[in-house]
Amino acid sequence: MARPKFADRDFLDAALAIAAERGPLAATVGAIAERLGAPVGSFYHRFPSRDVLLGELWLRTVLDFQQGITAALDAGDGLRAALHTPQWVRTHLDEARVLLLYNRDDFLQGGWPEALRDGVAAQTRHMKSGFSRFAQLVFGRAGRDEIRRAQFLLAELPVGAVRQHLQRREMPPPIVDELI
Amino acid sequence: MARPKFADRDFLDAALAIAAERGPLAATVGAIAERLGAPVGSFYHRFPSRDVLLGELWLRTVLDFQQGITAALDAGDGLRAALHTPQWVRTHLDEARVLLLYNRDDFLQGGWPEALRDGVAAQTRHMKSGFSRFAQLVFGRAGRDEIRRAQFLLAELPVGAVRQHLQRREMPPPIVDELI
DNA sequence: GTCGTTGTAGAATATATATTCTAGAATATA
DNA sequence: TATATTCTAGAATATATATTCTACAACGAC
Repeated sequence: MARPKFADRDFLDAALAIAAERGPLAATVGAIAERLGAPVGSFYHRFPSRDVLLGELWLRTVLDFQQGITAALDAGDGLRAALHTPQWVRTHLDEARVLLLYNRDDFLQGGWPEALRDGVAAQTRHMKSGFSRFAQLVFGRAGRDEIRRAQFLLAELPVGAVRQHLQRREMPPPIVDELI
Repeated sequence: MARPKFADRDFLDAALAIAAERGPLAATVGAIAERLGAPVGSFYHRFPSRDVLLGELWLRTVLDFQQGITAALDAGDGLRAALHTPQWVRTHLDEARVLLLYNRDDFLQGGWPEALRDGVAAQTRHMKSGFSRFAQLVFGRAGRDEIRRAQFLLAELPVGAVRQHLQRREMPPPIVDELI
């Protein structure tokens, strides 16, 4: 082995910083490498393509975000689940911008990198079952509509409340929690 | 004069269709011209740059969308203002995808085209004053927090309720109205 | 009919960006 | 120490895309 100067993580972090600042579009291979002081060759030594890097960035961010929500749901605490969004946003401004202001398709031109597909699917199932449990708890049943309602309250509404602040690169003020 | 085969509008419409289908990124000058069967020369005969086209597309869409909201607010009908979002989305699926799924920055690399700036500013003022009036009506006063609350109820929340359906290219079901 | 204007038509050009390729340095292991 | 391996390093290449340029066609005014 030679002495590695750059780790996978370094490239991911650099890409995150750039994407949060100027959008995922600006996270070009050149820009990432430059920010790190690395040659592009090193980039391609670690990632087979830009798409895979962006896919991994998206995945690691989504998992980190949703983990807090599922944890609260597993504990049966709906309010905490809903308030997790503004709180996570406050401690992860860059990640939040990247995750909540853009679409998957802005990152992944093609489909998911094979390697990541399973992780995402599992997490999605976990979320869904959390919504389902919440619906049962609060509405007495967990039909199609009740689950939809749970998802709205626990995920879509909090994200909506937070979005305009993200767009302005501001930390969501306390009133956001109150709204939720 | 010669006989024009393509109007400004044709290019805007083609760009809209492509952007709704595959994202604003895919609305390249080449793609737009091809969809229309027009040569790129004709495009540049009508628009000074791709940015201006996308800016105009965004603006015309935003104005169309917000008009319904401000109309309802001017009539003092908050519920109608909030429900305007799902209804407009249903009748303008393409426009809605373009407007609500992406950020301004995805369209406009640089700033606003000069020509459009005034129109946007006026519309923004109109919206703000509508929120303010609504806050006064419902909360008894129109301070910072009440206005923020009005904006949340009338704009952010409905958009949140509708977003996942847009991502799936589906029409928002009736339950969305109920949620709102 | 001739001429100028407005557009069509699409080739040529410039630039940005992803990706590949070649060279060489550092380290572990034998 | 010799060698294979893992990286750094950055030049070379391929491709996509915006933009410009040149040629020509249709129509109205004269």
